Amino acid sequence: MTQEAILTIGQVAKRCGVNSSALHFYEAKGLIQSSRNQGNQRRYHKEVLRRVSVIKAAQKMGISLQEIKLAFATLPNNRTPNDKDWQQLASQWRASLTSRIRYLENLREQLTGCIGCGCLSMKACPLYNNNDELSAIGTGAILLEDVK
Amino acid sequence: MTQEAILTIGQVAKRCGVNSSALHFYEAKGLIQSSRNQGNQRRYHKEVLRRVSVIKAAQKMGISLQEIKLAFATLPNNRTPNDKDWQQLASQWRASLTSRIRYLENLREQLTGCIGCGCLSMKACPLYNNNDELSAIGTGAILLEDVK
DNA sequence: ATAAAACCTCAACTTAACTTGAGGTAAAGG
DNA sequence: CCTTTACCTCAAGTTAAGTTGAGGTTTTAT
Repeated sequence: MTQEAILTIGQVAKRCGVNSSALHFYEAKGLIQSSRNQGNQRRYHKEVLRRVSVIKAAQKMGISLQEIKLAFATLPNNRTPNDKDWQQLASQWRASLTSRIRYLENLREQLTGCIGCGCLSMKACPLYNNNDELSAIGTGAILLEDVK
Repeated sequence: MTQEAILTIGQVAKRCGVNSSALHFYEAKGLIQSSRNQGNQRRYHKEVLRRVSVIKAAQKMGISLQEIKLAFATLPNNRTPNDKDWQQLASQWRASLTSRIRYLENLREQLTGCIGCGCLSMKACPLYNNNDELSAIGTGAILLEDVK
């Protein structure tokens, strides 16, 4: 009885503030699902509204669609996810958000102490040689020697 | 006398931890400069090492090449930038970093209070309806009504 | 019964930030 | 001198996250 898929793509798009093309795209990527009516048009269960909204919220946090897809994969597929299911996603993302924030705070601190003081030394500036704790953004080791 | 351009592209690449192709790219984008030797090979002044390092540091902060280019444009072009010049860049970026951090902290807070509590309401969740204060990441207004 | 609005598919285009490759020249080492 | 290794240019490919457009069908409204 929770199985009625009633929304058209236009309705979902409007209510979520995205284009229909984005919904096609999300579906192609396996992030959302739809069924079809007689005339081959997509029909969505209202659950998709929450999914799309969560996608948008996650993107604001800097989470990629790939990661969102992985997170969605942890949701139950035999039933519509409930509040508790979504809470679990949320707590994962809160943690990732926290480490992202910590990473940036770190950078800022170094920027303050390092470029800020004018050192910007090619030799030992932690901003350059820093081994990232957030691998997703990291670029790897660098070798800088003192110049001239 | 500060005008000797002595480094080869390979040397710069190795010392900065980037590929030669990236240096070509930065040059094409107008972020760095080079002169040429007899045989048309690039030769770099050592100042480029600082520039490339600053590019990398800025990128870690989430600053785009376009923005970096704009920032570099504020550096003096009649002389090699000095510590004070770089400090000014640093303080701009520190500010932008701070607002980026604040934005994420805000999101986290809402995530904690909102998805975290399991509400995730299509109706009033600030995470969805939020007007971003950081336009660069924003996606605009959304209209969500209560479903069902 | 139409005309207009909404959909459909599939391919190609967009931006960012580079990388890869092809075809050819220059510099360095033995 | 000759062979690597390093460079050069220019075009095309890569990933992310979609958008745009062409050509054609369905729905909806009049």
